Amino acid sequence: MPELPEVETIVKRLTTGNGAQTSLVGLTVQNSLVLWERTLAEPDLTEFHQRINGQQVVGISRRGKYLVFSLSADYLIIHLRMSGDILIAEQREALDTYARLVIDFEHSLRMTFLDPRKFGRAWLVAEKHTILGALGPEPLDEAFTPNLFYNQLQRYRRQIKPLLLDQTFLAGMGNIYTDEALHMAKIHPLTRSNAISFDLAQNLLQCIQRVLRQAIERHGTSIDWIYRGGDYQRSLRVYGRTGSPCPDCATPVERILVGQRGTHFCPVCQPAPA
DNA sequence: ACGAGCGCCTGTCGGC
DNA sequence: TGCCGACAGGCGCTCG
Repeated sequence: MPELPEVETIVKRLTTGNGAQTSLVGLTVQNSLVLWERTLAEPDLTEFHQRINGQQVVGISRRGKYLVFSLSADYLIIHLRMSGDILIAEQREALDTYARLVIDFEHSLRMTFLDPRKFGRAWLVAEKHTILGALGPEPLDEAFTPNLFYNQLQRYRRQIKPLLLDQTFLAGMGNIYTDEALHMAKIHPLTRSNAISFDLAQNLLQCIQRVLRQAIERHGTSIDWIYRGGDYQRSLRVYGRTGSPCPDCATPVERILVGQRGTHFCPVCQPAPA
């Protein structure tokens, strides 16, 4: 799915309006359409249509991998999961094959939540805390210091990769950027979190932030058949590069399964824990 | 506490 | 060509 940089890219596109596209901020919802019922997690269909119609978009933001639309009275929260994307188009255009949720605004604008795999979810809630409350800190938040990170790592005896993917531990990391950050920090994905020294933790946090910032600058990563316009895929060090030379030492990149997720690393730069 | 396994879905790709 | 398994940017659940 879109990870933090991809969601951040989408938020910027929806907020500032890119090129010919208009910003959604300030627009009022005129109509809504749910094409795949399970996409709407809350509330039920009838209440959703009644409540969202007539509400104005006050702001659009991101928390972890969640898209957060602040409306006049509620929050529309969308999680894109594996294959979701947001499309802005004119209402006169044909609906996309993978349209799951459609919101029509004034000026004939239409926002479509596309999601081939149907894993994505949308919520319309009065309190965003009910959906976002359990999320861990934002990795790019200045208040998230090396000290805090180190102390949190020490609290668990977990493999570092699944821990970084745990959204209640840290919000926004996904499979791509976790592999990239661990390679940059020269840490093996199976390293126990409490075995990481303060210096290593500080460096890992810097690597996480560097990878995320660079990916945001490149507008995210475009892989598979879903093209989002980003080109960070050209900068990937290990993700999806099984058998290709490590950019630092030329050893072939290896792939293992960690927590059911494909995991890419350099066996030389990231030596296995004792 | 921690991790494995599975379900949710559709699409792509490589091997035979 | 057709079929079949593996795999895919995520996460919630159950079970040891």
